[in-house]
Amino acid sequence: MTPLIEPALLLALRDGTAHGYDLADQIADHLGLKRIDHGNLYRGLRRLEDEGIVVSQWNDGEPGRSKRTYALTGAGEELLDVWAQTLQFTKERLSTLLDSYERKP
Amino acid sequence: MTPLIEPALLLALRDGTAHGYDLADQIADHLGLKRIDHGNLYRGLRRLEDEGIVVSQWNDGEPGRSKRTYALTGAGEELLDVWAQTLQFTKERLSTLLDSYERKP
DNA sequence: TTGACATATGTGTTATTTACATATATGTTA
DNA sequence: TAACATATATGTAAATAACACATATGTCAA
Repeated sequence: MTPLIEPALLLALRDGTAHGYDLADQIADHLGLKRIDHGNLYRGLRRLEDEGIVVSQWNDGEPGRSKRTYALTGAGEELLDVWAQTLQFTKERLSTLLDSYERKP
Repeated sequence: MTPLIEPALLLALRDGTAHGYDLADQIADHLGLKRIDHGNLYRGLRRLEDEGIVVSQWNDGEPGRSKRTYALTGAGEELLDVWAQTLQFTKERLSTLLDSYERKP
């Protein structure tokens, strides 16, 4: 159960650029997971780039395995705002469910 | 985004038996949705019955379209308890995300 | 200098879930 | 009688998530 990866990713990027592998760690930390699926993350990043939510740039010239550095676009920041509302609503629904659960009949 | 249907369903059944169509309304109310997909709900109920989480009984003899009345089993109540913990964890993760969102850099 | 492991980015494939459409039968009401 | 609500269900396509694998570089210890 983790459809929270997208907002966690947008949040991480709002606080600074990062590359995919970094994001995987940050997201896992933030969501309290051991690790998240790398394959799906990279595909997700490609999709977000197609949609104009993020932009990427290859770190050429630097030594080591070449990395793709991602950054949020304006549309990405707007999407994060929408996500925040969604998460807020969801949190309230969870509270309602948990309240019902607590007051047993 | 509604993987909350199962716990909402279990909660509804904890507070009394009901048939599928009823459950659809109760769950939608509880989750603040207009309506939930009936096809998937009935398939879900069948699956839960296979797993021993709920039991059903046809209301024969009574007039009108025949209904299947569902009730929670002991295993169902235990599953609800597990769900409550999961929802609590998820709520905390949402809070963490929302807190990060609020404290903008 | 080789072997193991971490970093880093990806593709392929399967399984699961969700969404949308359709079918059937009965009851109610304009 | 036509439209709409109740009630249960199947069929199928689309979207997600899970799991496995491939490739390339860097580091560090035996």
